[in-house]
Amino acid sequence: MDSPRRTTIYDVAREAGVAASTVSRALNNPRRVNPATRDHIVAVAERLGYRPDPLATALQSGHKATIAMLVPDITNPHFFGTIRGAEKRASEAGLTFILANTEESADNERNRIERLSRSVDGFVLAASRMEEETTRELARDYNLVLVNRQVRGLPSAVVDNGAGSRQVVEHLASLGHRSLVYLSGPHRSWPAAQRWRALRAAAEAHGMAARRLGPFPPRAEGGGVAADAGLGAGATALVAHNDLLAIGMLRRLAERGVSVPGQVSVVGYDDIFGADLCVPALTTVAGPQEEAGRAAVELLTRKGSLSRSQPAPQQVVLPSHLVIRRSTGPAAP
Amino acid sequence: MDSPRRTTIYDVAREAGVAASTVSRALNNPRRVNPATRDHIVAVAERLGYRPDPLATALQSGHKATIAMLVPDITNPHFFGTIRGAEKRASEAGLTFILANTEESADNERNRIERLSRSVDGFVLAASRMEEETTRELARDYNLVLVNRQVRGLPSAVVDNGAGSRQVVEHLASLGHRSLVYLSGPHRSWPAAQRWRALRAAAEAHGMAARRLGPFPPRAEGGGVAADAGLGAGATALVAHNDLLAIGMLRRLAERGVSVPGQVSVVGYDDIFGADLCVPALTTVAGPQEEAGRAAVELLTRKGSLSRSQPAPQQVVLPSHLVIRRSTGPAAP
DNA sequence: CAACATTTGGCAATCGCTTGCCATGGCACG
DNA sequence: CGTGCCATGGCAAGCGATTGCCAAATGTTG
Repeated sequence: MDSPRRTTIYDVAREAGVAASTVSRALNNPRRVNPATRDHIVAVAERLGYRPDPLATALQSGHKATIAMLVPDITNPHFFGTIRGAEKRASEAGLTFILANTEESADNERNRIERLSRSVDGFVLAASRMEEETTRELARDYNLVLVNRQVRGLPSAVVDNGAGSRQVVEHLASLGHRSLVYLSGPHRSWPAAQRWRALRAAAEAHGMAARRLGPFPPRAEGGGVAADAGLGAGATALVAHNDLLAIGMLRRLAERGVSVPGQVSVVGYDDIFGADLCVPALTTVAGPQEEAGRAAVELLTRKGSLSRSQPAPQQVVLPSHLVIRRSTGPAAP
Repeated sequence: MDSPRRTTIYDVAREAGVAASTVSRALNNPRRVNPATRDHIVAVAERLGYRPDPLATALQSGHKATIAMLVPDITNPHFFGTIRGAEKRASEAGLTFILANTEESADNERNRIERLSRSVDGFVLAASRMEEETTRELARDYNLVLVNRQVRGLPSAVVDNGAGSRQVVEHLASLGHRSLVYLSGPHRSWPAAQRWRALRAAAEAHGMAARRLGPFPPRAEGGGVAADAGLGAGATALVAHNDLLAIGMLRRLAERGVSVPGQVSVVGYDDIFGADLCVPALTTVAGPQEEAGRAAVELLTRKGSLSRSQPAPQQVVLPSHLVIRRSTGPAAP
């Protein structure tokens, strides 16, 4: 900053009557220096209010004590939990936390990574939009951990929508629904694929018909078209790619005078803030997003320290579950 | 990161047949070097994929190209807009954006500032919880810009809830309300004070009675007590410190079978995501939060460059306005 | 008490870049 | 043709830490 001048390791050294190197050791590698001198140095450092300069440290040692998280859209409430979890864990680990918005663009993502690479120890990529191949390639040069996306060979923390999706189907089946429509998210969305896979499999197992429509923009604005499309498909149950889309659909359905859940049931994913506020309150698949954020940072830090001894990257999978609210009900006859 | 070795300014220098200093100048201070050499150097740098190391640059020049934003509670949707605005502007200005959660604690805030001070050019403090005096003190050593808080002598960007608050009163008065209760936010909250001041003044001007209750935790969980307290005070209009609190109150009122807006009207502040989803949709004071975030970063960057010539710190004030939805209606007789 | 091992602390190089100062060369001018 | 000025580029000194290597001091052992 612009303050007069911060106290450096040299100030401490002079004041303590030792060499700078000794100060450095006393602080970082305490057993390398005599307890008496160490205590003295620590005391002096304390008194002078010495704080190591992270930049200088990083420049020399390569250890930046900083990580960056890249998010496709900070605005999307879906990411809040993950961001929060990651920030928290980072802060606990004494890491500086950089947040960057990539605006849903793989190019942006890549650029940000390259731009930031010198400043951080690693990246948490939330719902990355990049191609698998590109990701893998970048992972050779940089420390990457994925959240809510899996790529073979790369560490990741994901919420498994499989369990939740199966519960969706069971729930719907038990209410007498014979068919469902999945209103899909972005074409290249990993969770979208995962969700559809699970839904279809479960539906088949329950003798239910399942169709996929879309892709739709995973925002409330996409709900209009999605609702109309879903209605057109003639299903009694509409499963939206995420809550935002579901909420948009709810609006559209209300506009069209279609009763939910009387005529049609609606399900979302993510259990975002607001999912229980809308009318009717949304039945949705919830997952421990915050936990996923934490886990990702955890993986990142762990990775750094054991890089040699641990060739197999970790893949953390966290379970999801269905939260039943008012937007689902018995199938219309 | 851990890649083999990045190309440095020396690599470029050697390859281009000039001194490192010339490369540096060619890139940062183009007019200081002959156009021909410059072009050549730039070309070589390009070819070698040279990227300056931000850490080394910062260490030497003191220019970190990084700012940090401190937020009391990342989880609170109220801040999303501000965060987004700030991040966006920072990114546009080529600044790295650090986000830190201070968990509603002034001590945390202070510590974070001190911890990060060496790594950043300045701080954006959103809804700071620190005492005026402490803040001013810190501002002597560090570059600070406040958001949604004003402290004399410090630059800030705030959403003026005055206009919105007056509109609230006018709106309620026109619906026949003769009294209102303000369910206050945290004791030391600057917006809380500001809101109450404006409400009271406007109420007086309209011959309306106004009382303040609280403080209440500015979260949905606080809504229960707040609603009960408000009801107990016997007012026909409840103005909550923010939407979260208002939503919590709505829930409690529904629980108690109190009709909104039939028996009592409810107003919030911030127009957060979800305010239009709840039942009844919330009448609330909206402000350009994203704009405030942008403005704050703007002030921060501007400040740096003109530090000498501009002694008077800027205070940006952005207007708010009332958004009328369903939670307000004619006063019960 | 000599010979050797172990601590302990200092010197100096280094990380990658910026920048003050100086040396050089070309040019215009008197 | 001599002088002075300006444009241009290089040298080298930092910025604030870490760390390999070495020297001195201390302790251990036969």
